[in-house]
Amino acid sequence: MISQNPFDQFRQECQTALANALNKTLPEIKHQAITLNKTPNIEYGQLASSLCFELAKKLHQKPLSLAEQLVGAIDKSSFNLIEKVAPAGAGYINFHVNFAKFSALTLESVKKLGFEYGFVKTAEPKKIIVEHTSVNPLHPIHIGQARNPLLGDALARILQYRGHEVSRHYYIDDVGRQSSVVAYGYAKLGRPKPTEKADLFVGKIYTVTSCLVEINRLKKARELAIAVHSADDLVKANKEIDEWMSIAAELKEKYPVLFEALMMKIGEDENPEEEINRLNRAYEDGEPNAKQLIRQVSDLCLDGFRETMKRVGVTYDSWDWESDFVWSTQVSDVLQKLKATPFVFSEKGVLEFDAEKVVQVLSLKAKLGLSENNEVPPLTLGRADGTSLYTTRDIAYTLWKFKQAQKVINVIGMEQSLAQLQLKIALYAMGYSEYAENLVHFAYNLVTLPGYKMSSRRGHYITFDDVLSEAVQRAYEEVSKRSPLLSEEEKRKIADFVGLGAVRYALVDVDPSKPVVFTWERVLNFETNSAPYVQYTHARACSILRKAAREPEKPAFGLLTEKLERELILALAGFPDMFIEATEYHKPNMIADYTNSLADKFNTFYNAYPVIKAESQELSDARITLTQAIQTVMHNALNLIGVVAPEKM
RNA sequence: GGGCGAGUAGCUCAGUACGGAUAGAGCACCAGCCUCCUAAGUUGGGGGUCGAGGGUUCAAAUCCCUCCCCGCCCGCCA
Repeated sequence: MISQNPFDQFRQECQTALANALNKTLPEIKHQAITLNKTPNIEYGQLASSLCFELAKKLHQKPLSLAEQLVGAIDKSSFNLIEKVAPAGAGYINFHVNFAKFSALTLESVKKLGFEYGFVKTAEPKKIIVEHTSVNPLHPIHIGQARNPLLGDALARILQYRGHEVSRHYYIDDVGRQSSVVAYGYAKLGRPKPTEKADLFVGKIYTVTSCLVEINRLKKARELAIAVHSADDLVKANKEIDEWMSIAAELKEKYPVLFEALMMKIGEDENPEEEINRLNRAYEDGEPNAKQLIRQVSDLCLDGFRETMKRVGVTYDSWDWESDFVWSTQVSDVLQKLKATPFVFSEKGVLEFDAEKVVQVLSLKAKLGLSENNEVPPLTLGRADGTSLYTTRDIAYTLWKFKQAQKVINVIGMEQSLAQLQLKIALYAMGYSEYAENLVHFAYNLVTLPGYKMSSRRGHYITFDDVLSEAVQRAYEEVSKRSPLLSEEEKRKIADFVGLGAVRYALVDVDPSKPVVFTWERVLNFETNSAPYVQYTHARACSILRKAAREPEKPAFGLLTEKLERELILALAGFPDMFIEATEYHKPNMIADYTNSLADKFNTFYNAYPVIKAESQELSDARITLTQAIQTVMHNALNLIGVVAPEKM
C-alpha cells in the first residue's frame, strides 16, 4: 500500500476516530472540524487534540476527565495506523502512530513515487502567470534585485509541481524615460559593439550618460535661479550639483575613455534633456528610428540578463515588451475605459484616478484588507505631453495577462505596494473584479548593503554576476582545501554547484517580508550558509547507497525503533504536507527550512547508527530503504528551490 | 502627518495565517568524537523581560488596544 501523503492519512484516521468518539459520548456537542496539532515531542505521540480544554468550560468538567472519557470511547481497532490513544497533561488527547505500519507505508510510498513523491496535485489546476525579475534593461542585475528572480523561480517551481500550468513572464520595461537616457548615450557613441558582457557595457553608458545629463540640467536650473534671484533654489541647485560632480569624478576615474567620449558628444547638444524627452515621445509614438534604437539597446542588455540567469538555472516562458502595449491600442483602451467611469477626473491637464472613491463606492475596504482610515491616494494616469505612465501601462499589461491565465502573481518589491494596490483597484473600477481577486502581489523586502545605499543611477551596486563568480571562486578554494585529491574537473564542478547553491539558498531561505542585509559572509561563509551542508548530506546519503551496492531485499520496517529513525520517518511522511502549505501560502522559504531540518536529523542518525553494518540483514535493509527515501526527498526538496542535489562532493 | 512592513539568544534567522505541553536552529565561544557507511560531519555546555505596557483566554511569541524603534511608500519616476 502506498500513499501520496502518509501523514495526512494518519491525521484523517485520528480525526475520524475522535469525531466518532465525540458523537458517541457527547452527542449534544456540535463541534465543527476537528483540528489536531503536532506534538512538541515524539513521546507525546504524533498528533494531539486540545479539544477538551474548550469543552471543559461548557460542560463544567475537568479537561483531563473529559479526555479520559473520549479516549475510552475511541475504537482504534477500526483504524489502520493508530497504535494508541492516551489522555495526557492537563487534558490533551495524544494519538500515537503504529510505527511498524507507518514506516512501511511511508518508505514504500517514497520508493514507489520516487521523484514525484511529495508533489501532491491540486484538485483545481489553474493557469497561472508568475511575473518576476523584470529588471529594467539599463544596467546589470544587481544583488538587491536578485532576490526577485530566485523567489519568483522557486514560487513558479512549487506551483508547477502542485499541478498548475505555470508560465514565467519577464516584463521588459523599455518605455520609461530611463530607457531613452541610455539609448541617447548609446547613439551618441555611434552604437558601438559591446567590448564586454553586454549588460555591464550598457550599464556603464547608462550611468555616465545619466550623470552628465543630470549635471547639465542642474546647471540650467542654477542659471534660472540666478536670473530670478531665488536664493533657495540656488542653494538647492548648488548642493545637488556638488553631489553629482563628485559622482562624475568617480565615474571619470573608473571609466576615463567612456566618460570623455560621452562628455564630448553630449556637449554638442544644446539641450540633452529635451533630446531625451523627444526620444521618449518618439518611442511611444512608434517612430521607426526610435524603435530601432531603443530596442537595440534593450536587447543588448537583455542578452546579458539571459546569460546571468542561465547560470543560476532561471528561465522564462515569455518576454513581454511594455512598449508593445503602448504601440497597440491597449494602453489607450484602458484610458478610454477608465475615463468612462465616474472615478477619473481631470486636473492640471492630466487624468487622475480616484482610487479611494472606487473603494468607497464598491465597498472594497474589507475585501482589500485595508483598515478604515487607510485612504488610498489618487493615481495620475498620464503625462501632460501625452506620454503614458508606468502604472497605467501595467493595467493594460495585466488585462493582457488575464486573457491567458486565471491567476496572476507579480513578484515585485514591497516598495511598490501602493502602485500594485492602485492597479488592483483600477481593475475593480473597470468591472474586472474577478481579475482583481486573482491578482496577487507577491511582495518581498529589500536587499541592502551595510554601509551604503545601492543606487543603479549612480553606479553604486554589486552585480549579481560578481556575487555568483565570487561564490564559485570561494567554493573552489574550499573544495581544494577539503578535498585536495580530486581532479581539477571535479573540483570545478563541485565549486559550481556549491557556490551557486549557496547564493540561491541565501536569498530564498529568509521570509520574503523580512529585509536581507547582504554580506559576503552571509552568502560565502560555508559554515553559516546551509546549502553546502544540505548538499553534503545528500551526497553522504548517496555515498552510503553506493557502498551498500545492493537493493534491500527484505527490509523489516518494524525494526526501525530508534527515536531518530522515527523522527526521520515522520519528517519524510510530512514532506507532502509541508509542500502543500508552502505552495498554497506562497512560502518558498519553508522548503529551504525543511531541507535543513531533514539534513540535521539524517546527520545525527548517520553518526549514531550503522546502516550497512547494522546488527542484522533485515535491519540493514530497512535502514538502506530509509536512506534511499531520505535521498529522494532531499533531492525533491532541493529541486524545488533550484539547488543541485549532488551525488558526490 | 498618514499608510504598509519588520522588531524573538551577542550575531543571522525559524516559529505568528489556524493561540496549546519545557520558545527552536545555525554562527560565534568552551570541552570532547575519525582502526567505523564522506569530519562541509557529530556529542555536550552556557546564553531569552519573544521591542514596551495593558487587555481577552483554562492557555498568548501568536489574538485585540496603546506606545517605542527601524525600513519602505504617499512623483506628470519605475
